[in-house]
Amino acid sequence: MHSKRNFSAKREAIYETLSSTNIHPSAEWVYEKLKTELPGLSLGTVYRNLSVFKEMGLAKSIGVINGQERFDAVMTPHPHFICRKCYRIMDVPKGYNIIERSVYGNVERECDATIEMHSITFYGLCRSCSEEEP
Amino acid sequence: MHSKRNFSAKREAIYETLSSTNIHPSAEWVYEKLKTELPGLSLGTVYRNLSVFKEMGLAKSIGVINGQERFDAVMTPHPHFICRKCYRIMDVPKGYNIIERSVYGNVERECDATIEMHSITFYGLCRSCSEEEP
DNA sequence: CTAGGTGCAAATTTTTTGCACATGC
DNA sequence: GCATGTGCAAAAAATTTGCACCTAG
Repeated sequence: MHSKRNFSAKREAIYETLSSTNIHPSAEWVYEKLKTELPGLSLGTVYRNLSVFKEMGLAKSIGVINGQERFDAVMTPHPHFICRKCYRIMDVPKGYNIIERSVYGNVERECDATIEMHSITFYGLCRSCSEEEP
Repeated sequence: MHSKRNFSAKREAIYETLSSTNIHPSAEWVYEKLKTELPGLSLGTVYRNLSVFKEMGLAKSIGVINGQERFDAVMTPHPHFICRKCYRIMDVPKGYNIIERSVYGNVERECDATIEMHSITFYGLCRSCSEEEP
């Protein structure tokens, strides 16, 4: 009785791949992951479906990291940590996403704009990268 | 007696253009802005110099917005507001950049990483875009 | 003379798109 | 049969790079 999607087999597989990992993949990664299982898949289809998911509100972009757009199917707002060396992206618990109540209104006044959302990103070195730092 | 840079004329002009605007320009914008005044300038030189500034710590990237990397010569950490429609980028006063003291440590533990910095971005509609919304 | 900076164009990289064909209802 | 989805390859768009030249010291 819940949202049964009516996806094509490929669309379903792409969504499944995206939502079953926490690495916040690029289109390329999703394609590589799937092409063994779906030999007929094309990279253009992955790009097209990722766009579809964004429009449907099933996925969002984390931004272009090291030249590739990275995606997330977890729609609950939460911060990310990005390693500046290996570009790994990790989730930060949503409890750290809080911007004080008063801030939206103040920023709206400062910028003469309507604020709809915000994002917080932490940058640094992940453990394995810091172990191999000079 | 202060930091007198030793930039070439073109590098100086590129830095001057970047640091004299608050629109957080792309390489293309800087190039268009300068090419009247410096007819010999090439876009590759703008790209190269923007990279140089990043390495020197004189500029930083705000990210790839609508397909183009956007730059900022204001190095004091501060949030940005980005209009989802026209991609205008505005500064938010640095007072709003504060993440509570305890958070860095907690996120480091959560992510098993070293946090070096963070960024906060607000998204929404700027005044002129919201006036023309459907 | 040397090192660094630049123009130019080609190359690279990522993403988008046009079109013909396939598939499900 | 129609609307939607897809493969394929070409196109588009942004950025990087190789190379020859040029200019300041």
